Amino acid sequence: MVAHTSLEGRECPIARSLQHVGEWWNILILRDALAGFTRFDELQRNLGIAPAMLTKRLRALVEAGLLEKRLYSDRPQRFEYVPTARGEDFRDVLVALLAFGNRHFAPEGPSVTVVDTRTGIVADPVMVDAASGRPLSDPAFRWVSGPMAGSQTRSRYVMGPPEGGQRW
Amino acid sequence: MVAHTSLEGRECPIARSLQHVGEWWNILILRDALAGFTRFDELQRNLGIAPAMLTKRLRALVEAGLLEKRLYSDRPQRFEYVPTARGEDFRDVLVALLAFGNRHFAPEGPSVTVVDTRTGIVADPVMVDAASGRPLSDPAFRWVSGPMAGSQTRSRYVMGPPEGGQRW
DNA sequence: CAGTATCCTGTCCGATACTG
DNA sequence: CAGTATCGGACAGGATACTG
Repeated sequence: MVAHTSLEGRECPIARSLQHVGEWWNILILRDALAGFTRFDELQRNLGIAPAMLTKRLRALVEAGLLEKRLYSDRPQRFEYVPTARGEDFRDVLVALLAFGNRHFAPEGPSVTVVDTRTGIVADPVMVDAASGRPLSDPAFRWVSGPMAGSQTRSRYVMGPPEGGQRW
Repeated sequence: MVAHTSLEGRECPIARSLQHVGEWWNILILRDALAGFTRFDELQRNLGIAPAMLTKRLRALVEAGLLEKRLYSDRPQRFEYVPTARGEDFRDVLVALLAFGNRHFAPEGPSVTVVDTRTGIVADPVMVDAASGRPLSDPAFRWVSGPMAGSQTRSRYVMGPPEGGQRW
């Protein structure tokens, strides 16, 4: 949520994302949900989160369309919170955070890794351009802003604020 | 920082990352710093952040080793905050958030994109395994935890809490 | 089991004013 | 220009008790 803060009204897609997952509990909840923990008590125990807080965060994630509240038992009424397609799509962000944490904040070595279950080989996560396969860390890649930055002409490098001081 | 919260003491690399970049201001500051805005007033104007808050966040980012406070003028004393190698390495997370935001929270279309400056072509960011080039969204890839998850044997899928209820 | 209700503390964060 | 000092409000988040 973080709707009360100055995150609101920004155009930058990063800021837009942060409006929904800018609170760290939400990220940890999504991590668990994507790992298969979808029930209230699983999440609560696994995360060590206070129930009231969990309720609140789950509601926000459902509202944001990242989780779906689904009935899995009629009597008694029981719900589970499963990732939507949008929630699934958040996986890349999680993996990026995972790789970053492993590289820089894991003195005793990686505690969680991404593994190919067929080969058993540990993956080495990198962001690339899907079309060319080239890593986006290549300095040739830049962030470009402007109206409909999707067009291939008339784009402007983000080496200065978009509109003369305007916020992204 | 977020050091006072229950983020502390977790082993999960995602949680570890969040300890340092879990606050959304930090992420936006890194975004700007990586885009070339390294001076206090650039950041302040560009972000619309209160000066005291900016000071605090910059200090945290420097302490976390993501930014380096560097003297660029002697008289008067002036500092700039440039991304360290570790800060550079955060780029993938930013790009993941950017792509996610563009895909799901940009009703009017992408406002910022990653572009190959040589070809002018807009990149399509995906997380892949560097070795094989395969997208990590492939269901064959799973998150694995355990002591030194880097080893290729004796790993356990994270389909249950690591140590019987223990937090990640 | 899956929450709701309530209280309390810390601090995020904005606003404003001031300094070399 | 690059910050520091201070104030106040809003809420994140923990703890605990209670309900069907």
